[in-house]
Amino acid sequence: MGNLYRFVEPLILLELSRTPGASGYDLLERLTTHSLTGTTIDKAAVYRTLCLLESQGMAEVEHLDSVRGAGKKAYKLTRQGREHLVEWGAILGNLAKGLSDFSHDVSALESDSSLP
Amino acid sequence: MGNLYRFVEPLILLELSRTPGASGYDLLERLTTHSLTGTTIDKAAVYRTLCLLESQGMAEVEHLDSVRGAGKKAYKLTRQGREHLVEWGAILGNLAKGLSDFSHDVSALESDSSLP
DNA sequence: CCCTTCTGGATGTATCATGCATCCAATGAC
DNA sequence: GTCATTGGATGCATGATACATCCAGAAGGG
Repeated sequence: MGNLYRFVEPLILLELSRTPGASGYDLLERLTTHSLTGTTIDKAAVYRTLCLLESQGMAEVEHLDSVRGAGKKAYKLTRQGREHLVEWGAILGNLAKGLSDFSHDVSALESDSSLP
Repeated sequence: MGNLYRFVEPLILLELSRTPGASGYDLLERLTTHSLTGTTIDKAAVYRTLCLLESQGMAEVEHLDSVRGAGKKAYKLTRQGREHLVEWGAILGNLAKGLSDFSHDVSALESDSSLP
């Protein structure tokens, strides 16, 4: 049951929308607490998602000569990225409704007779 | 965005809990409308999930000599299966809450300034 | 009897998202 | 020079799914 979809893309889009100019590293820190599924989000997933978003025109990158470490990248959402986030908002809103119903249905069964 | 988790296992557990003795074919019919993600559920996913549930002791099978067609199978949840369904109920209830918050956060951004 | 269609069910293979481990580059501390 | 730290990327395996295909038995038409 630990195999749920982790919603990495929508979470990143939201975080980028809130803090434009964030790097992968920055996002990683913020998303530890943010995960929808109660688990943490993998380093690799974050970096790969950022690359993907860029290649799809959802995000733009700027190379920063950081004080420390290698070439840090600052990401910003494009208009397309913001639109995509809004789509995600709608989709996940619907999913939330469905899951909530599901959960209530299960609870109803429990309080019935059937369960231990 | 069509790549969400489809929640096949929990949906099947719930349906089996409601209609004990259902077959894969029966479930397929019911789950077309039931899907949480708005898409339909694949034949293959249903049959494979049923096999899995059986192999894990979540469901028991009885072979039926159906009037028509090949060996139909009637599935029933075991106690363990019912317990597993309850776990899913809790997990998906939490996820629903998180997704709902996410969706509201996105709506809040929209009504702000940032969006088109 | 042969052919088609329908009820069920199962399998093959590709893809996507992820987990875990590992690796690379630059930099400042020592 | 050596080493830990900041950032980032890659290799490989796995789980869940989509899509197509296949198999077996039963009815029905011809």
